Formats: sequence, C-alpha cells, structure tokens
Amino acid sequence: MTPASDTALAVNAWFRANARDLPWRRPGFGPWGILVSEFMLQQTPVVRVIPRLEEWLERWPTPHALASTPQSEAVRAWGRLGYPRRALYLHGCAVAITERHGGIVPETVSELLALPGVGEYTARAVAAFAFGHRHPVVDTNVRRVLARAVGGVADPGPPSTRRDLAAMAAELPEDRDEARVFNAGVMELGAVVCTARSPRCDACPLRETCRWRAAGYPEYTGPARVVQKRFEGSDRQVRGLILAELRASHRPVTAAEIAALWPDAVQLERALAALVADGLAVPAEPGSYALPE
DNA sequence: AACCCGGGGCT
DNA sequence: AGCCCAGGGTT
Repeated sequence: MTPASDTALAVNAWFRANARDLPWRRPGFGPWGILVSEFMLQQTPVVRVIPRLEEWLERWPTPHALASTPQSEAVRAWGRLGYPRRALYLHGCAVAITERHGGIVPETVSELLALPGVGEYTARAVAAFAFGHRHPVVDTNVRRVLARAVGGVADPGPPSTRRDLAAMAAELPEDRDEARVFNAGVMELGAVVCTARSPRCDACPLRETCRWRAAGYPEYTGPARVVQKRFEGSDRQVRGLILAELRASHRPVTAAEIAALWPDAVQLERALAALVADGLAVPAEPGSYALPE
C-alpha cells in the first residue's frame, strides 16, 4: 500500500490531538444524525447548528419519525436557520428513505445523491463520516486549504466539482480510516486554523510545507468573486418575513396580514409567489396562505 | 457558469 | 458595510 503523504500524516496527527468535540463526532451518533447535521451545516455555521440539531433529533430520532410528520412541522422546527427549503428537502429525504430504503439511510454516493437536497458534498460527507467509505469530501474549507497548502494561492477561486474532487483525491490516504480522518481533518483545519480572513499559520501543522506560505502569502489574483447581494431590502428578506409569519400562525394567514409585512406590494407578491413555487407556502382559504401540510 | 436562496455574527 | 458560513437547485 502506498504510504500516506507527509501532508496526510501531519493533518491526521493534528486532528487527532485538536479536533473539536462536536455532536456528530460522538461515537454512535448514527447515519441519520449525520445526515441531518449535514443539511443544517449547508451554509450555516457550526455554532448556530448545534442547538437546533439536538432539538431536531430528540423529536425525530429516525427517518420514519420525520416522514410521519407534516412538512409544516419540519419548517417550524427549522426556525431561523436559513434556507428553509432545506427543511423541505430533509423531510423529503425522510420520506424517500422510509419508502425506498426500508427506513435505513443508504450508504452509497449514488443512492445518497438521488435524495432531495443532497449534492456532491453532502453525499460524500455521509458516505465517509457515517459509513467510513473512502471518498474525497470537498467543502469550502477543504477547497481553501488545498488552494493554499498545495496550490500556493490565497483563495481557490470559483468552485469546480471535478477539479476540486480530483485535488482532494490526490491527497487522500489509501487506508479507509486514515482517509476518513483526513477528510475531517482538512475540513477542521480550514474551519479553525486556515480560515478565510485571518489564518493562524503559527498553529498550522502544514506550516513547513505550505506553498502559499513558502511563496510569501501572495494575494489572490483570480477572477473576482461574486459579491452577494445586499440582504436588507432583498427578496430574500421579504420571503423570510412572510415565512416567519406563516411559522408563527397556526391558522391560515390572510392577504391583509401579509400585506402589512412589507411596503412594496409588487415585491411582496413576487416573494409570495416564489414561496408558493418552492412549496413553502400553499394557498388555503381564498386569499389566505399556510405552510404545507 | 451564473444566479438565486436566510440569517446572523464578525471585522 | 462587507464578508463569511461543513451547498444545492435551476436556468
């Protein structure tokens, strides 16, 4: 067997000594818990996820339990985690797992990819962390660490799934357990040491071999990264206001109540129509809306 | 490839 | 006032 690279040895030793004590790393946390955690962690920081995850798993400890619950309850329990479509997708996962997989979370990347809201990252994360399979797992942290330590640049630039997975695969140890630890370790390194803003290079296990450090920390020169639109005044804010009203009310919300949420009637209608199109709101009594059952 | 989708905390 | 966050779906 090919010996693990110096990079992998350094990362794995560092991770074994420095890993944060996170709920989904507890022994026996289980594939369902891992899957729920990965959904919540999509674009949402760890510290915001932990309390919501524990509530969620206490209430719905199995896919069958969630599948037996109306979508509306999943959306309410999602609260203000953001991107509420994830609550709908996760409910859809629970239904699919119950109907197609006998209530057991599937193990293979292709089966996981077939679930709603599961993409390249989440499928590999579940296969690797819940089942110990050897796959490259690439998230925003991994992309940044590889760009710096291996690529010698400050920032990975626009994501390319094929290229990013190949870059991680090239560093992945042959041994399954070492590969699993390496995947988690590189993510952790990006999350707590090789951060986007202020990397703590003095504490990095790769500081002696990092090509970005060796090159003198050149600034990013790639294509300009897309700037996220301002949230204040955006359709996203308006959707959030409407959905908060739907979550808070246990009877249909009237058009007049919705109209009071935002001054711009055109934008309000656009946001409401988008929520209906996404399945997050459904017409109830004439002129009223509710969460999906 | 570009765009849309929440919301909060940090710099 | 931006930037960033264990991404995914649609066009």
